Amino acid sequence: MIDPILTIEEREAINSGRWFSTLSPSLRHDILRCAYVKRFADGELIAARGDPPEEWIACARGAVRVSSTSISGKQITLTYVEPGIWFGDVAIFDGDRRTHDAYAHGDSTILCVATADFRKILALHAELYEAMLRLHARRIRQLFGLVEDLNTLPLRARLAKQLIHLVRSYGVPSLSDAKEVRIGLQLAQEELAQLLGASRQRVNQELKAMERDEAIRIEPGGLVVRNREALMRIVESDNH
Amino acid sequence: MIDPILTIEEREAINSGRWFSTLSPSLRHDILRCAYVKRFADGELIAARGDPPEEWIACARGAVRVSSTSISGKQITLTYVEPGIWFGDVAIFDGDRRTHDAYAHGDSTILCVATADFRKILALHAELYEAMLRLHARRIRQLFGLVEDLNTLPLRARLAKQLIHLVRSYGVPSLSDAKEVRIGLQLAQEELAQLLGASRQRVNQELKAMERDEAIRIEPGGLVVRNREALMRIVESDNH
DNA sequence: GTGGATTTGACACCCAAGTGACACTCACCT
DNA sequence: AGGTGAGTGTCACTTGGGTGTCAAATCCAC
Repeated sequence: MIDPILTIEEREAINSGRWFSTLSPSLRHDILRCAYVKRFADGELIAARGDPPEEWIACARGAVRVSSTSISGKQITLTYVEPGIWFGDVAIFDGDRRTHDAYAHGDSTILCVATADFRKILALHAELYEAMLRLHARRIRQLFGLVEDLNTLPLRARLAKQLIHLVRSYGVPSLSDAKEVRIGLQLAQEELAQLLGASRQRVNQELKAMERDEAIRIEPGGLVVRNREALMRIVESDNH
Repeated sequence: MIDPILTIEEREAINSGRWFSTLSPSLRHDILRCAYVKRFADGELIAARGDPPEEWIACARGAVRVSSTSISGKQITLTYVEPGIWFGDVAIFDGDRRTHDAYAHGDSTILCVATADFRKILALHAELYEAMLRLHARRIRQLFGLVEDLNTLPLRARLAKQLIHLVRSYGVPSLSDAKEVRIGLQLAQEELAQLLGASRQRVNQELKAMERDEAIRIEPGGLVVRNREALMRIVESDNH
């Protein structure tokens, strides 16, 4: 939380964000003008469920784990926020408390806009209204999909889907073989399990099965997807 | 789909909707001015997944079942839309296709606003932007909750929660006993099961158990909740 | 009414997934 | 070096929930 200035890479990540990059230059400028930087070490708490919503946040480096602990003490993770993605707006709009805890996953940098500033920008740019609605619509769509998957797909298929998603968001070309893609996000199997709402053992078993089928490779320091098509076939075949 | 005018009750349902009633009179007036009425018989298809989004819709009488069929052919229901509630906006905002099928559950009346008119109203009333964002935020929150429940709660608890929800939305005081509340929405156990993403048999088993515990009563023509607290205790106790 | 369709209640049986336990590997630390 | 602790790979065991089936109850239409 020291250096108040974004590095070149961080700035680049923000500017090339899938959503942010669709905004007009003047709007982007106004947002960045009010934004301030915070840096967190691995595992640090960024915001807690139940907090009043103080700010609108984007990930600039690292990743933010969005999770919650159910009454029974079981941790479940909703998603990992990648660089360039904004979040934390829901609580701002309905005025209620934060829905989830947010932790830094690996050393991370985030960009914040105070709620008051956010509202000011909103009043200035009708464009932002449209953009926020688009953002929400996409999120609702994703959540619909997630609910459907949870209800219909077996763990195997959901895991395959999640891996495909991780490759899209965090994939980096493998050093050893151009055909293969390494998942840049360092996830312990336990964390993967929480992301799927399943047990660590079960996830391990399915990963091993996928490794035997030569769809993926399990390496210390990350998963490598060897055959994306094979994963897609698992998703398809499992719902007949 | 004959009478283009809302009945008194239908108009009353729309005007007292939890969200709609928070809008300013002039905005409400402008919305209703562009809206047209459609009537459907039980089971008729109102809109299908994959359709381009033609209109923004409110339920005025009866109920709208929002569901989808997974590739495997399994039907799952996301929710039943009660009178006074608006839906179908997601596809309008992100310009993509409809996410779900919508069927009339019982003879139903809906109110529609064409997409073009909706956009016109939006341009006229900045207030509607705020209100839509609030609506979306609430929906996202609900979906978060649903995902969490799906991941952590056993069927018993989810069923109890759903019953509590149905009582809130459709509860009518029982004729026989003032303490008891009948669920006004006619749901076959099969439909209830689809709403929970479970099998009909399992739901029946849990309902019977709840009846033995004197939390509910199963009557031809609807469920009766005898003891709301008992249901809440089931929800609580099941996640220890 | 009678006869068929739908809904409900209750089985037995099977499979997916959670739990607990334990050994094995590293990396890291004094 | 040995010690510690996190992450991993695999068991055996239990349980929640799905599937198939069938009979009883209910609803309707003729």
